[in-house]
Amino acid sequence: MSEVQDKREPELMQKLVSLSKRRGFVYQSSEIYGGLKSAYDYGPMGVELKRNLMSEWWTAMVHSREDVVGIDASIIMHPSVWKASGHLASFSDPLVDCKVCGERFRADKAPKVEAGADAPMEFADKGKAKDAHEKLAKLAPDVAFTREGKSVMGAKAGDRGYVCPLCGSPFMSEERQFNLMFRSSLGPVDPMGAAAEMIQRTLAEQGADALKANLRKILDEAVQSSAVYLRPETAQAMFVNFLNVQQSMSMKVPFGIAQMGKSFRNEVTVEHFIFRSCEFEQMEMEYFVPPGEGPKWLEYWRNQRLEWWKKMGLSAERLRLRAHEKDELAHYSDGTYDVEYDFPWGWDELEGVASRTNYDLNAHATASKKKLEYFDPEADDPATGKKGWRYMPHVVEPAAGATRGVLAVLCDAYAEEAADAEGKGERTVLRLHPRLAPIKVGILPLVKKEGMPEVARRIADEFFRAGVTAKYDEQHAIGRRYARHDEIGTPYCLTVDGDTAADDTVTIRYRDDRRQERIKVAEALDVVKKALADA
RNA sequence: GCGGGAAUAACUCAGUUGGUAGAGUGCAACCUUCCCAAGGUUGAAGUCGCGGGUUCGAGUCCCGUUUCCCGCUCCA
Repeated sequence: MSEVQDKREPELMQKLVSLSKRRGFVYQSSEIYGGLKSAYDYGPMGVELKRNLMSEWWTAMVHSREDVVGIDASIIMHPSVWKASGHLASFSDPLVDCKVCGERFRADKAPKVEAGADAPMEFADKGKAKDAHEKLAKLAPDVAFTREGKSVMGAKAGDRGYVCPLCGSPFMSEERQFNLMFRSSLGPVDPMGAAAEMIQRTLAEQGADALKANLRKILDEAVQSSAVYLRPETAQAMFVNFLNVQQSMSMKVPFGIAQMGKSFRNEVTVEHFIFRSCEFEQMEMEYFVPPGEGPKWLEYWRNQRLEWWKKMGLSAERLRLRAHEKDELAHYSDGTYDVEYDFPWGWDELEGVASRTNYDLNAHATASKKKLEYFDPEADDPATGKKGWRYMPHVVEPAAGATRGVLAVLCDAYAEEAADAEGKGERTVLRLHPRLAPIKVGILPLVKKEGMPEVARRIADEFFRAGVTAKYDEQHAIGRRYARHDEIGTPYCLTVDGDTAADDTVTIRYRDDRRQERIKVAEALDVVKKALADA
């Protein structure tokens, strides 16, 4: 069986979840209270893995380049940021689902029809009309519907005063407020107190009917005055800090601002373990370029990012770039590529590399009335042909999911090896990139006597002092200890044996092929450091 | 949001027509062991997801609920 087929096993996710818990990578949040939906905690191994991945990103995107600098912005930002970016509007409009054709739409944008008026329905073809007719018979058994070609007649508009924009049906779900952003309130005063007060006052001054009619509005107003939102993406902090960063660091376009951190979205559906959760971690970079250079940099960054994921050890054949179709593009983008990974459930997004034009800077410039522009004294202004060009940069954004990255890395690293002809060597191994591995070195006395533990502990101390994650381990037989380290992805094990006392050497054992070499104790730290650097 | 399945020890699971809670692995201690989950002895560990109900008695039957998985739908 090939490895590819191994990983296609439907149980892979279950095995990963089980291993994650058993070996301290990921636990369900608040497990002793029955768990919290879609919230996960990173255990001692998981936190190392995630930090290593994010640290590799930071190194590649910030430290190793002079055109990108980092920031670490507040998760809570001024509510106007989300108003300007469009998140507040699109995240809070009341949505309804048509019960006939399944279309989901904004109630305020739907065609208005007076209550009681005829509501003829029209479908794409006769077959769809027939399906709809059958569905309608169940939805409203006491109405006599008639079908004519692609149309179904007989329905009357209801009290809502609108019909489905797609098929014209008046049958739809309740209006639902989709709050995709997490709302909270800033300040120690409970906004519910203000709400209660306003309700009491309206009741006293205007009576019960007025209160009933305006209840929702009153509540909204009371909450809105102190409302703040947890960021649904880290990107906006980089747009609103564009001038701060550009001026304080004297950055010249093209340049980028990078940020890693948590974001929050009330996803409609959460799924696939840590893949899509309401609280997640992003690694985003906004790269500011002159107008017209978006396509060039989009191509540059999508290739850079694909290569980076490969460097992190993900199999090349499980990675691909996919261009967004025109109708798939977000409102702010004129071109987007997804870096996709072939997860156990199929291809899915790891990172989006989007050309965001000047949409965001423009939106914030308009809303804040600040000039979010860049002046290039060297370039010629294309409009006048004169030296000196002031413009609003365009942006190319590689936005990666750190949490998704961890899952991809785990999926790709997981392998089960069958026993050999002698029935030995069966194991589960995480073939993590050595720099991502939570523990770099296992330090093991072959047996727990003859001074071996003492020597091994001295070697371990040396690694601790050097800041290389190491684990001293004397429990159980040597084979089990190797197996345990294989399961958490430890790339190297140093074993003190009977020869160590005589010639100051230990064996170094490699995780992937179980190969062993003898090396000098004095050189062990350097050997491991070099292996990590070269990996 | 809809439909289906599941939840018993840290993990994987068994538990018969309702009658005192089980195994393997792992974990801990000791012995043995000079290299790939070796062997032996001993031990700890479970309000059977949670809450109700039926019953003399519920892991088992019924209702509710939470969480996870699969499919659909939806979102970015």
